[in-house]
Parts: sequence; C-alpha cells; structure tokens
Amino acid sequence: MVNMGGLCHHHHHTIFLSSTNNTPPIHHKRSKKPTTAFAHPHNHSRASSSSSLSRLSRALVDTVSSGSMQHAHSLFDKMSHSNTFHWNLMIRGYTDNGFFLHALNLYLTMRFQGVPADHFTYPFVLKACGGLLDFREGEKVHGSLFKMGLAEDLYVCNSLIGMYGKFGHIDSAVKVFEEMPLPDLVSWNSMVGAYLMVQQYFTSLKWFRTMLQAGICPNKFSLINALEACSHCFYNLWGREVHCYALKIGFESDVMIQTSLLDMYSKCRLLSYAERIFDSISSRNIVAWNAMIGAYALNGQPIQAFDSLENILKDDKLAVDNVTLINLLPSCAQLGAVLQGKTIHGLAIRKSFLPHPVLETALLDMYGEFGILKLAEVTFDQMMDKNLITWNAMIAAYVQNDWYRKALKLFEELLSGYLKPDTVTIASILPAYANLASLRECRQIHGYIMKLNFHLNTFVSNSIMYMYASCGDLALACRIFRGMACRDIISWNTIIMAYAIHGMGRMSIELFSEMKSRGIEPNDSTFVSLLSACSNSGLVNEGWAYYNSMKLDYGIEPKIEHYGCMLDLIGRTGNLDQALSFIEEMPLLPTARIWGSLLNASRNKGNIELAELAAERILSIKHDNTGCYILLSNMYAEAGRWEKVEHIKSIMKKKGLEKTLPCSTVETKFRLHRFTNKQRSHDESAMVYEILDIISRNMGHGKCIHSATKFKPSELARKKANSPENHSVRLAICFGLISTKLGDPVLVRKNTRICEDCHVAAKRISHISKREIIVGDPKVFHHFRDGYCSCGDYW
DNA sequence: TTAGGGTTAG
Repeated sequence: MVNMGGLCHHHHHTIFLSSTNNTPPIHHKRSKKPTTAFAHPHNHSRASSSSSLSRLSRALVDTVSSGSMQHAHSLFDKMSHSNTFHWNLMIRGYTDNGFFLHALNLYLTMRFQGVPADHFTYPFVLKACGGLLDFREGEKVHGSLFKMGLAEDLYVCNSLIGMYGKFGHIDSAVKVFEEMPLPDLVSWNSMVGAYLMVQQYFTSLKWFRTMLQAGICPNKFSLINALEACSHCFYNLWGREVHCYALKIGFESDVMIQTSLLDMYSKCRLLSYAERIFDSISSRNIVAWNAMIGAYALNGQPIQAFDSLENILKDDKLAVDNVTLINLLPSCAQLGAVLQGKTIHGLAIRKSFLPHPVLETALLDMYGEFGILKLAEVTFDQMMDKNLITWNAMIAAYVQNDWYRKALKLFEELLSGYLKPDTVTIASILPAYANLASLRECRQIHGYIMKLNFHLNTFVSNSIMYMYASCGDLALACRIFRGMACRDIISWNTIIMAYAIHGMGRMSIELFSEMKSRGIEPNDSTFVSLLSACSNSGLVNEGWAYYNSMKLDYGIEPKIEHYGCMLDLIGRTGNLDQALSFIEEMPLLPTARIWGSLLNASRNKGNIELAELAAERILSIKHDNTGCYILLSNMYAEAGRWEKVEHIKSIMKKKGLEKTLPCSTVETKFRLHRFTNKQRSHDESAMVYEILDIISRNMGHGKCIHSATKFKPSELARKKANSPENHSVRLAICFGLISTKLGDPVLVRKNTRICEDCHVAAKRISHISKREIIVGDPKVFHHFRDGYCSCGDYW
C-alpha cells in the first residue's frame, strides 16, 4: 500500500466514520429493470441480424459511437423513423458530443411524430436540458415523465437530480430525491454534487455524512465530491477524515483521488501535505501537474510553479493544456513577471487555446494586477463569451488601480444587462463607492445589497463598513461591525483602519486589544491599520512599541506599507535625520510612496534641501502615483519655482496621468454640492461668500504661504484665483454651515489634501461656529472641533 | 443504448 505521506494518523473527531463501525456498508444493489415493463412494439430485438434494418442499426450504432454525428444523421435519414432505439441512439450521440440543442430538438421532433420515448430516451434528453441550462424545457420534460409512467425510474430520477443540480434548482433536486422509491449511490452522489454546484459546501458535506449513515458505501466519485466540499470549508480535519476513508477502501493509488486530495490540502493551505501527495502519485498526468501548479500559486510559491512548468515541458508524455496556463498566470502576477505573462499569452494564442473564457479571464486578471489596464481592457473587450466572473475581474482590475469612475461605469453596464451581480461583484465595486460616492449613494447601494440578501456575507459587510468609514460615517461603520454575525480578520483590520483614518487612534488600539482578547491572531494587514492609527493620531511611542512587537511577538516581517506608516510617524516628530536613516536602513527598496512621506515631512519642517532630495528620488523611480507628483508640484508652487511645476506637469502628461481638479463636496438632505476653487456659479454663492467674508474678518489674516512669494505678473492673476481664501474646501464648509442642521457636523470631502491655510481656517471656523467640521481627504479625515483638529496639525 | 468524473478566473 502506498503510504500517502502518513498524513492521517490521528483524527480527533470521526464525523464521517463513526456510523460505519469498521464494517464496510453494503453496496446498494442497482435494481435491474424488468425489460418487459417498458417494452413497446417499436423495440427490435437484436436476434433478427439478417434483416437490412438490423445492418443499418449496426452501422448507426458504430457511427454514433465514433462520434461523427453528421454521418450518423444521414444514415438516420435513410432509416425508418418509427424505431425508438434509433432515436435514442441519435439523441445520445448529440448529447455525448455536446450538441445539446440538436439533441433536444430531435427529442421534440420524435414526440411530434408520435414516436414514444422510453426510459432510455430521458436521461439523454435531461442531460441536454441541463447542458443548455434550459430550465423551462427541463421542467416540461419532467412534467411529461409522469404521464409516461417514468417518474419513478431510477436512471431517469438520477438524471433529473443531475439536471436540477446544474440549474442550481436545489429544491427541485431534493424533491426528486425524496420522492424516488429507492435512491442509490448515484442518487446520493448527485445530491452531494448538486450542493457543490450551488456552493453550499457545508450542506453538501452533511449529505455525504447522511449517505454514510444510511449505509451506502461511497465510490471514488463520492470521495472526490466530499474532498471538493472539504477544500472549500477550509477545515482540513474533515478532509483528513475523507483521506483516511480513501485509504480504508483502497483508493489511495487512484490518480483522481490523489489529485483531489492534493487540491484539498492545497486549499486548506497545507502545501507540504499537497506536495507529499503529489510525490506519492506514481503516474503523474497533466491534471495532477496542473493541480500542483495551482497549489504553488495559491500558497504563494510562484517560483515552484514555474519549476513545475519546466518539468512538464521536459516530459514528452505530458502536454501543456489551457488549465496549465490558467494556473500559471497568477504566479506571473505574484512575481510581477510581465514578460513571462505576455509569453504565456502568446503561447495560448499559438496553441489555439483562445478564445477560452476562463483563460481570457485569468489573463485579464493578471494584466489588472500588473497595472497594465489597457491590456486588461483589450482582453475584456475582445472576449466573445463574458460571464459574471469576467465582469467581476474587470471591475476589480479598475478598482485595484484606482480607476473608480471606469469601475462604476462598468458596474452600471452590468446592472443594465442580463447578468446579476453576486457577492464578489458587490465587494469589488464598493471601494469605488468609498472613493467617489456621496453618503446618500452609499445608503442606496446598501439598500440594494440588503434586497439581494448579500449583507449577511462577511466579504460584503467588510466592504460596506469600509465604504461608510471612507465616506465619513464612522458611527455607521461601527454599527455594522458590531452587528456582524461572523467577523473575520479583515473585519477587524477594517474597523481598526476606520478609526485610524478618522484620527481616533486610541479607539483603534482599544479594538486591537479586544481582538486579541477574543483570540483572533493579527496578521500583517492588522499592523498596517494599527501603525496607521498611531501615525495619524501622533501616538509615537505606541507606534514604535507595536512596530517592535509585530516582529518579536508575532514574527511578522515588516512590508513596505509598514515602513511607510513608520516613516509618517517619524516625520510627524520632525526628526528628519531619523527619517532619512530609517529609509537607508530599510531592507526593502524605497518606493515613490516612501520618498513622498519624506518629502511631506521635509515640507512640513521647511527643509528644502531634503525635500529636493526626496523629489529627485520620486522622479527617478518609475511609478504612476499621481499623489506623489501633486505633492511635489504643490511644494514647488509654494516655493514659487514655476519651471519645476511645469516640468512635473509635462511628466504627468507624458504618463497620461491627469492632475485631479481640486474639488470639495458637501452633502445636504437632497443632494451633493460640488465646489471648485474660486467657483461663483453655485446658486448660493453670494451667501457663501458673505459668510466667507465674515469668517475672514473674524480670523484676521492668518499665515498665507502664497503671500510670501513673489509672482511673475503674468501668473499673478492665476495665483490670486488659486489663493487659499478661494479654495473649494472653504466654500464647501461655509455652504455646509448654512445648509445643514444646526448641531450636526458639517461633512466635507475633497479629492486632494487640505492646504495649511485652509486647515487653520477650518479650525477657526469650528471654534467660531461652535460646530464640528469634518474634512475628509483621500488619506485621512480631519475632525475640527473647538479650534482643534484630530490630526494634531500633521498630515 | 440509460445517471455521477480529479486541475480552471475572484
């Protein structure tokens, strides 16, 4: 016996095995049908081999089994059309070869011509309906079975279960199962499979267990199904038990079972177990290799995936297929290996694997992760056969690359078509709402999500939480978090980050303690949230403590994001030397975002030399981070170095990056009001300016960076229009003060960082008006109250 | 002549 790596010596729970008590259950006997019961005059016996009809029959049988249906049809045309057997043969031929529509049409013609269908006919016909996903016709066929007296036939019922499983009509499948006289192994397997089809993995396992309890001995297909269910439940204990079962009933060297086991262990993130199974396979076919490549991709070992490809290519008996490439593409994305990715794309074309919806979606996905959205779009646009997953992948590609408007446009297009969004669609599109939508729109999409019943899904809830926090409603985000039935690590990371971006670092820390006390293990993203919280709230000592604890207590190596947070934290203290040496001592290559953080710190401290250094580095790195360029451009503008400003503008233009037109929005009960700098077109602008004047007078003339700079006369007019008194955020705040309920905070969102002057102004306004003013920029929310800001004047 | 088949995009 092959020892499958000795993986299942111990199992504490015997969920599946307990009922069987070591004695293999008796295999349910297939009830052999009495041949006479359904015989009818059209059936010809094989005995009359001398007749020409029989010779033709023989020829038809041979032709159909050879798969050339065109030839078969011409033979069929020459024959008498009164023989049910011949019709069955033809229908089977079409079904087996995937010509489901032909099969169904032939059946309908058969009925039209009055030829009686029998218990052989229906399994083929039902399979064709299933293949076509034609549930109207499927139900009609089901209806006619009662009249034919075939509704209790074992094979027909099993086919019905299979068909309803394909439709996802699980209730109908259950009904057929419950009403059939004697379900057999196939019936049970079909039920387990039906639940797999609708992704109800837990229920599927429950059926498997019930089957064992009913004394049905599983065959290899039962185990393959059960393993698939286990692989989705992320609970390898059950998987190991099925593994033991496989050993017990002697399937340990069946390559299909082994491949299923490999996949199950891989999906349970037990890569070494998967490898041991793979090593124990004596004859590895391409499917096993593909599964192993998929396992390496899933478990973050892209190099190993490519090594496996080498091995496949070396072996003459193995041929790369489309699944090989599909499984390999995520590894290219992980490695950032654009060239290899494109090579695989080329290979797919050369090998005529395209068009292929799964492969094309995998390519789209990869290009999205590379950030090469043009190629992702081309792939999407060229696809003949787009399914929901394709749409989801394109939406996710846009969102991951911050192309939110495009994402929303595509989402709308999806809604107007025949495809219905699923939880993945929703979880993918919500970040776009988080970035662009008003609170009212957020509530609308939230309502829509509730109507679809998707709000119970943890992924979706997490995204809703993030959306509300990003749009300024932290309280609602918190309520959603508290109301969640099932919180995962992402839920905790999200709520910690929510308080972080609102400058309430103490709350983040409190939530982190709560999370630990509930026994939830933090991961690297938890620390990104936590360190952001410390940085945004100026909790310098706490930040360092968590940074050290992350490595020492949790064994998590800091990634570039963590270094970024720490750099913001150091920058806040104004110790620029420490900031610079922190970058120099980092084991990772600094990104534009890292230098941007130093640039920001230098600018805040007024250290032009260091700012210049950071700027040079930002420009020398290839990146598409619009924010970094804008930061740089603003800094030069403040210093009056217009030639540098123009230079950056030209770089951005060359890269196709658009400078976002600064704008601020404020929401009233009825609509969203949008302001740009020096905008006078708004209905209430006269009133707004009046308020602005009152406030300006009240404030005296605060610090104004621009006033200290000498402008060229030609630029003076432009600069004046752009002077801080006219900045959109002030217009929005003033409008908010006069158009929202007294006592409510004024919530303003803007697409660029608030300037120093406006920050001073907002503090004053909050003091004078005695109202809380919340200004959200792409990174943080400033909560202004009684003349103070939650950011501690560093952002 | 009849049912179920391992790897496949997020």
